[in-house]
Amino acid sequence: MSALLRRSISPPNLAAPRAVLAVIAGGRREDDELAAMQAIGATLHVAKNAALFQEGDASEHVYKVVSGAVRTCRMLMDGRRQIADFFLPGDFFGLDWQATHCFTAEALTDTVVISYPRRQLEALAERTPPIHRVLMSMLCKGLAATQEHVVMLGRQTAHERLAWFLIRVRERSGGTNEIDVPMSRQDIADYLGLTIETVSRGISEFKRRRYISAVGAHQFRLTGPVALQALASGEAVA
Amino acid sequence: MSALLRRSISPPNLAAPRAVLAVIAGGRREDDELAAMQAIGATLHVAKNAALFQEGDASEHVYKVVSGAVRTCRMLMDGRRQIADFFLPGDFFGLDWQATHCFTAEALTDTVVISYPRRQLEALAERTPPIHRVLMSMLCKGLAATQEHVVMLGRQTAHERLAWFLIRVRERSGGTNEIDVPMSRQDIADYLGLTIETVSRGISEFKRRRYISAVGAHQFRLTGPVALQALASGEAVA
DNA sequence: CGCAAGTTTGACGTACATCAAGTAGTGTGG
DNA sequence: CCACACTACTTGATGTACGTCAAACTTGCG
Repeated sequence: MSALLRRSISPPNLAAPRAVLAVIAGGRREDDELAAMQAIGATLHVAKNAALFQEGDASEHVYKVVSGAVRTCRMLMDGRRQIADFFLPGDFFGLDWQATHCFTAEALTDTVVISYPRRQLEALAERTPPIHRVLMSMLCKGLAATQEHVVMLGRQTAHERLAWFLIRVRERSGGTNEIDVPMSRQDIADYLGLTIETVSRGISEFKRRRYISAVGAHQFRLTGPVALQALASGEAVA
Repeated sequence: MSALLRRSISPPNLAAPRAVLAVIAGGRREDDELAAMQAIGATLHVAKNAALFQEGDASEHVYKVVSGAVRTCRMLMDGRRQIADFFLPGDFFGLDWQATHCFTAEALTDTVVISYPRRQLEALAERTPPIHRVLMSMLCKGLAATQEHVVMLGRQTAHERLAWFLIRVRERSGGTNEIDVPMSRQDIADYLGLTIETVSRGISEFKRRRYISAVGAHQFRLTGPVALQALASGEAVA
């Protein structure tokens, strides 16, 4: 558990090129309505393992992932770590608007995000109901996702957790069976409430059962998505 | 795992007496601003173990507990159950505004709630910014609480979970060391991701260590809140 | 008072954690 | 382009916290 994760963000790059702004607009879902947000967003480059914000920091920005990936996590004093969520390109995070952040946000890999100042975003939302509605909807989705996480952590076995994770990543990447898994085994373990060894064994087991096969360093092919889905939802499997 | 938890809500009691409405207004925190909500709230009496809504139901109301207590839970097909949260007098729930509820809400004991029609509440919020802000803030608090739940389930031991639970109930009941615990051992177990036996053993152990003592059927006195707090946050204890 | 439901306690089993090598990637400098 | 080192991952042997099964006990209610 190295403590070198100091805030080492590269310069804010306030003069973001047009090309980048185009990418921002072309996000995922109801982003059409968020076009007005472009104006107040600033591009930010974050190095691998660098923190975007730390637990306890005043929460002054909302972020959107452009490329790369981000994790939000909590560290216990004896080194135990729990990852609350991962954020992939198109995802927003940091909109849990308490006074201060209760989790740390770190980049999984070199990552580009857009940061929206909270003050300005609040003002914008106040006079643009569609934006307010979209923010509300994103909050609700976040809450729902976290509640799913709770069910998984509270009541699923190691194999079920892993299947759940893989299926979830697939959904988030558009439902293709070829999935990118930018997180390390340690990250996966800390997200699923397991150890790195258990995750590794699980993956090996899934390969043996032909549920998945490795296609690259951080890429899998789901060869038995139905079996995985069944496992993920807590059914018995033959 | 009895399946008798059919929707057996007592008649909506639309003619709520003035006295009850007074109670509604005198909730917990920023409820002063919610006075305008009184007009659209209807009182509802729910029998012990009856469901207010089921997983999959269209989400058409938001609720506020007046007396009694409510749990939201998810059932897996083999009988495993996970409780997402408990709601005590003054708490709002059901404002996770997806199209449908993804959890079932049941009364722990005979319970009285106020139900606010979602449509009307949305309209009210739209033209009353303070209400919108309060709803947003409640959502954020809910999200934060759920994230704490995730950390607990992912990384804490049985004893730590139990301590965390007791401390949390104490906070919610105003910080007194005399706490009401209206939930059964099974409820506590399903909330903490443990079994009923492990919960029972934990409580016995805490009594032996003089951290708590039973004062009534559903009441404890926290005699060692500091030790409990230390345990809850994952520290080592002598 | 007596039954049923809820809780506690005990004996035992197991899924996952821990400890400890080994192996395969990944990046760097010669 | 290859040798080296470093980190990430895998695999095996063993331990243990918690789950499971089962029986007593306690509590509340008719």
